[in-house]
Amino acid sequence: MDRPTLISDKWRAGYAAERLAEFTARCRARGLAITPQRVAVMRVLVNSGDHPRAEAVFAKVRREYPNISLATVHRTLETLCAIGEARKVTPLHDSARYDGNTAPHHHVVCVRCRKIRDIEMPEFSDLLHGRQTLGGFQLLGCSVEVHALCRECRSAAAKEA
Amino acid sequence: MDRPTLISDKWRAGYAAERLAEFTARCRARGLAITPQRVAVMRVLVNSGDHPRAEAVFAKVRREYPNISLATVHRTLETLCAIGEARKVTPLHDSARYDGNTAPHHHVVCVRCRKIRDIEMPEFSDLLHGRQTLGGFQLLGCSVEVHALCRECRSAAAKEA
DNA sequence: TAGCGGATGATAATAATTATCATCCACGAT
DNA sequence: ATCGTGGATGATAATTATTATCATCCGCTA
Repeated sequence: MDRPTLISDKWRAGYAAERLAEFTARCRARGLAITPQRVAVMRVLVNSGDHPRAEAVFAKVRREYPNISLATVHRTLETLCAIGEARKVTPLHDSARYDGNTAPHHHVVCVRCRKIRDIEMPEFSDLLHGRQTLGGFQLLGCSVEVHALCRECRSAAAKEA
Repeated sequence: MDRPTLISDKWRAGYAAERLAEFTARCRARGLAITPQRVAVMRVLVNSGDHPRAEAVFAKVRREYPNISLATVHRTLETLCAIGEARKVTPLHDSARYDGNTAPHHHVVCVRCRKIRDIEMPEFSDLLHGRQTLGGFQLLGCSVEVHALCRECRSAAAKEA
């Protein structure tokens, strides 16, 4: 049914071990200091089967480094995203965005400037209508959000690099 | 190219007019008072081509009702969502969620409890790999977020109703 | 038209995140 | 191995988004 669509924990565990082994090397290559706090945050994140918020990472890292600051966890997570070692699941966490269009449709979101556009993409619906569930989730009333880069941000990002 | 995937503004305009005409009737049917503020928020939202945050709706409504409170706008938008006259584009706006898995994959999100699961769904990638852009958005590095209801929340929601 | 109950406006409270800044420590040079 | 420096951290304040509180107001039914 929907087993095969779930990414197995077994696979994640192996993946985590591999990622951690390379982490210090990657930091060094990017000129980032290897601090115990940074490594701890990375380890906790990469070992998480769920998709934790800063607070949750903080709680776990704290068990090993009782003096770590929540601000450091926030900073570190953002750093990890910036260097490509992690990513935010959603770029739209800052403030709620509302849509008056209740007809079924989907969205593309620019991960940089957070612009949103409605899209007509029957392919998604076709794809999903074929299934009742997805990883145990009931697909009734689902909507798809595609994360991408808008035209402006694409050129802007190119200039930065 | 990607024109056909965009929902046209022309269509939206017609849709907005239709929605507004039925709004008061729907409020009445649900036992909600028809206040000028409520109608104004609904009108601004449904006329918005973009996907505004509360602050943006507030700014527009304020031009007509200078005394309206930002809290009222927040409340009204949530009410509209609750009765199905609008929806939040993302259910994950409250706090940022991080993912240590940088391998390309997608997510299902429970719109009720905000649980997130990684999903392996090559169909999405196949669908998107065929296109370079989507509504002017560059699809490199995109990720898909499917909004749905998890098993627990589905039964919980069923009880409520 | 009266009056009840929901809706609103003003404001305080809460939650998440970011900014500030003094201290600290990882790391390359010595 | 030691030193000096710049980035990293911890403590804290500030900001931003949102929700709660509560007295007043007004849409709606009788």
